[in-house]
Amino acid sequence: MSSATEAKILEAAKEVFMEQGLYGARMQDIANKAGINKALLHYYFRNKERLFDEVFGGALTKYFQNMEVLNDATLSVSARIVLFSECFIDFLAEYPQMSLFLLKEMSANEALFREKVKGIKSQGQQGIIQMLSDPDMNAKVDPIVFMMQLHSMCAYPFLAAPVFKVIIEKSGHQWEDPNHLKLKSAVKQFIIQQLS
Amino acid sequence: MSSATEAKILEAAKEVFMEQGLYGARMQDIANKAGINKALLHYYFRNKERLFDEVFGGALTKYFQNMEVLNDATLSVSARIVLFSECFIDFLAEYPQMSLFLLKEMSANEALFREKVKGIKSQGQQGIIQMLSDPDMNAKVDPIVFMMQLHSMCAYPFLAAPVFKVIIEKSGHQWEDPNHLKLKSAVKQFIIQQLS
DNA sequence: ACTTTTGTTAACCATTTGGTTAAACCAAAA
DNA sequence: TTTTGGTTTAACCAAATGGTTAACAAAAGT
Repeated sequence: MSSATEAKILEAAKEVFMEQGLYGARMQDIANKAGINKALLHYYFRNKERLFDEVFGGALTKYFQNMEVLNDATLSVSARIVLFSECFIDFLAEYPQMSLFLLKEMSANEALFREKVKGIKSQGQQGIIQMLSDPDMNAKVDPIVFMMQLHSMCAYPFLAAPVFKVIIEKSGHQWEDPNHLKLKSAVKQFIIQQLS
Repeated sequence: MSSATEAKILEAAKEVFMEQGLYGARMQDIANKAGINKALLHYYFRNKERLFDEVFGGALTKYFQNMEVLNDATLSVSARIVLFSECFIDFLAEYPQMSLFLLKEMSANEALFREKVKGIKSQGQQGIIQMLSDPDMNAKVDPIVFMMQLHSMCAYPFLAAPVFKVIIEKSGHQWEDPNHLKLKSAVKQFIIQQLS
């Protein structure tokens, strides 16, 4: 079923959409990057919006799949949260523009966003707050503040990458593009520090 | 000098650019919203990019001006950083949509963004990294990681407010809308914790 | 062997879009 | 009253862009 061409298109589309957004992306650019004719795009994916959905629809599914690790009852609470942060970072690294795109949509139409969230049975995110609110945990941190800080530390570096790139370069240091490992260990350290 | 028409154009342009971004915005839409002919846009502002600059040129400058408090040599390093975080949060609280918009535009067109940043002589931001890189500080944290985490904790809660709202409400807690104070104290605690 | 289906392309088409031109409008100066 | 200078518009234009068509090639059935 899934031809090599289709895969090439999806990969190219992902790159171009990420770089340029839905409006900025040009079908011709996607075709060029995939090394095929523009008409072939429309052969595989009827139009631009469908292609966009195909690319980012898969991303959304992945997004919520990553949250599932929070439900692994065989691990300790902090271990679960560390695992979640790592999955979250991995996802964001693959789709850096995704969260920015989602945030824009949410801000523009909060009601619609709430509607869509209802259709997804994800117990992951609120799980952090609930787990830390459990009296047995005897957590010293404010669960809500902690959850917000955790999300922030994972997500914002990808959103603000252009800003950070400039700031870091201006300070004479080198911007390490795939510094996910560094970020992961820093977040992990933060989690341990806050929850112990 | 500043005619009523020009003001109408700037107001309309601001709205349309905010909603649609640089690429998504259409000159015709801006003209319609301003209640004028499209050609008049080009009479007042030669082209799309100039109009865009006129509207948002100041925003970026403001964004980086917040960093100036870091240069107050009469305070300790950590005190300066705390002060910066408070200024930054105040700024973001005042223009939440603006920062989301700016980040989106920066990601969509990084080259253009870098071009604009060149025109801003800001010595603040790299200050954090440089101050913490100073051997005398003997800082235990990685300066770059710390700086990124600090920015993240300040900015992301405003960008992701709709998400957090849903998550928090779903967990049965109450979303406190103007929780800048809570955020400020949490960030301050983080700074002290990391730098001591 | 030949017929059908699937994959691929070049050439086109219709519309949109940023931008231009030349003429009209209009208030104030001469 | 006429001139003048800034302001505004309708009509255009060239380029770009999303999408279509018809022809063709390559497998896949039969």
